[in-house]
Amino acid sequence: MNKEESEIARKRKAQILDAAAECFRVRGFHRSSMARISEAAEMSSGHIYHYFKSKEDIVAAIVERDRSEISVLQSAAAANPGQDVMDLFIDQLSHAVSIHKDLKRASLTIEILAEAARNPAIAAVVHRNDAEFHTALQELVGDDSRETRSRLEIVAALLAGLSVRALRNPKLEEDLDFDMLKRVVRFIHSV
Amino acid sequence: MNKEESEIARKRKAQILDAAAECFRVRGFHRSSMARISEAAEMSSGHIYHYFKSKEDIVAAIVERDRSEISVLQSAAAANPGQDVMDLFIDQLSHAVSIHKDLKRASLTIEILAEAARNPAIAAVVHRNDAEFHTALQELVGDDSRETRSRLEIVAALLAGLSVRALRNPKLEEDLDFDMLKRVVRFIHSV
Amino acid sequence: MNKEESEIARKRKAQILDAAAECFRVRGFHRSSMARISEAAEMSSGHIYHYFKSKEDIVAAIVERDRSEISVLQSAAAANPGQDVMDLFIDQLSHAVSIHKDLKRASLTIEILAEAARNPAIAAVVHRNDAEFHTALQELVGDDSRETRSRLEIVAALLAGLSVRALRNPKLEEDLDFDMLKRVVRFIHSV
Amino acid sequence: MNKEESEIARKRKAQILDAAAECFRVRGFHRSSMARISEAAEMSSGHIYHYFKSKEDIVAAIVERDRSEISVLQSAAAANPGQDVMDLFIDQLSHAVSIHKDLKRASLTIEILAEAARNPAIAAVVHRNDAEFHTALQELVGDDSRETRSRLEIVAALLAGLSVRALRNPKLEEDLDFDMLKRVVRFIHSV
DNA sequence: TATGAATGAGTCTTCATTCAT
DNA sequence: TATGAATGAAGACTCATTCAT
Repeated sequence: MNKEESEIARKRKAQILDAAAECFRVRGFHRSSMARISEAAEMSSGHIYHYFKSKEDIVAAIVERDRSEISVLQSAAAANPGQDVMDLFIDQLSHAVSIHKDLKRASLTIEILAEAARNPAIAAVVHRNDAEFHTALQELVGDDSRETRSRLEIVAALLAGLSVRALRNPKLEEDLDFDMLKRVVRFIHSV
Repeated sequence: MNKEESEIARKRKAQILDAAAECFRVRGFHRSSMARISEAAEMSSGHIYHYFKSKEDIVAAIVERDRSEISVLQSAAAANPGQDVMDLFIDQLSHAVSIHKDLKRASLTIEILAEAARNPAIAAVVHRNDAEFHTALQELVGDDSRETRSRLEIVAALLAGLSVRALRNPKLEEDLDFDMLKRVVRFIHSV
Repeated sequence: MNKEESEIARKRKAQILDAAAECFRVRGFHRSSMARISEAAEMSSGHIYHYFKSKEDIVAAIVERDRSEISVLQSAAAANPGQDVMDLFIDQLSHAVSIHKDLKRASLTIEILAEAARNPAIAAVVHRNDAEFHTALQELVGDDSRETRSRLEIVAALLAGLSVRALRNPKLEEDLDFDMLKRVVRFIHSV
Repeated sequence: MNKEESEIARKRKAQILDAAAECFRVRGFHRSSMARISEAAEMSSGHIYHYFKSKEDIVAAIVERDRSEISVLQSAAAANPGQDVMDLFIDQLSHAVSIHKDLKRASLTIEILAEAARNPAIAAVVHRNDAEFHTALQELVGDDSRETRSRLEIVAALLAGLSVRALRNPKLEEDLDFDMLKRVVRFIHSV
């Protein structure tokens, strides 16, 4: 029975987080009222408080859930043992780039970042997520030298920067030459 | 007389914008109440509405004012006629990088971007600023080929991405190798 | 269960409308703050917004509710089939007159009218109420000739005018001869 | 010099009262800000306070100025000595009726009445105006019997009621038969 | 006489959160 | 587990009024 409740609980939590994430994406945290979130989650606002103790808690949970996807790279690495991880990454670059350029994703990412910039609790989750991501990457690469860390930072900046550019320049798509970008990433790998 | 009034108005507006920008930097738009802003501006909240018709108007004015600084590059180009602008830029890269890594600046930038993602009025100002910046750059470079535009986008993404990385990774400073970054920018120039 | 909720809602709405009407009567719309209304309604101001989406909405609801009472006449007509409705009306004239002379009622009526003169939403409700009232009257009278409509208008003007006179002349009571008024109404009936 | 100032003062006061009356007509007292009135009066808001000590003072002055027009009747009586004043009045009834049906005039009248209903200072002016008007009428009629007073009250109610009807029934024009109204007034005279 | 900068109390409204059921 | 009634603090904004110039 305990388990059944847990099932429902997990389902309800996901329901809430999905609804809240969508609200936050569209309107931002501060313009997304609990009333609206509860409506989107098809659940009374009061009931949301059975699963999350505050609105901030929901934000934190969404940030927690919203880790960068590293699993694709991990399975690619498992399928191609011995091959350079960076090469595998470059093979999938097109995918990563299109994800980062996506305005919907960028909106939520930037919103989370803006919140992290003022809210220590959220900042903590963001920092932890980032640290875990980098740890996983370094394990994959099998190297933790300053050089490797710097390379990863530069590539990460480049990708994150695409989200910023997408929001700032509506014509990014036609201005950006993907092949040039690929050559740059390859250069970062070899530098 | 008309001019003197204008002087006062200009002074008061600047007073308000400075105070508001500082508030927004520290707390973000939505947590900065007009009461707090008016306190910071040393002016009654009612009086602020003589100069700005709404809080959103203040945000827009700050975004408007917060254009990227291209003048440094412009004067450098004027002082070194004939020299490649990208080389001049690379000479000043250290400055640009430290600006973008600065957490205070990054916070306001991201806050503005988050607002632009939901608020069409703010988005319009952001887009216009970006377009003007790029126009100025292209005039400086004297070239508007797809290649040049793409190069500018990639460099812009890299720099903007540093702000994101600074917010996500508190240890960015020690992880990032500035010389490597410089080599990458140089490569982008030559690619 | 749905019905019970409706019961509460209806009760609360009535509570709000009663309190608001009393406030409006005493102080007028613009001097009756939501804070005061909520106090009179023994309910938090925030809660009022669960039932009415704005202050104007409350005003509209009060106007809606404040239709002229025609039911007395209707039941009298039902009880005296075949008798001339105007005669029945004249029998009850004393009642109608004292209602219209009542300063409290007159105050709210005039307040509503003043609001209707500026506010199209309120004007619409007022016009609709009046149209419905006249339709009901005409059905009762069983006649919709120009003559009948004119007679009704003149009687209506006379009664409404008593409210105005009551507000303008504090001594109306002693100046007005009710029997003379009755003869006038009878004349209007026969003219 | 004192006299010249007085001239200017009188002119400025009229300027203010005209502007304010128009504002009040269109928007009502409470929605007409001093800023708007000063704009309409082509004068700074601060300067208005040289002539009126408060907004309420302006309202009172407008009410004061807005007495019913009895002069037409007075000059008609002077030109036709010996003739029954009520007959003269009936000759001019069409004029009086169209004035009272006029929506613009009705709006301001009702607004003033609504204000008088809450505001003792305004009520006092309204009552005084009405008393003076009736005194003048009685002098004209040369009779102050209860009967005459009652007749005057009933006619006054009828006319005032037309303003109310005009606001309530947009089709008053086509519903009301002026000749019937005239017969009624004549009856009131003879009753 | 004339301006309009400046104030700050007061307004309507929103919203996260609690709690009885 | 689930509802939604209820609260009240906080927010943006307005406005009559004052005052230095």
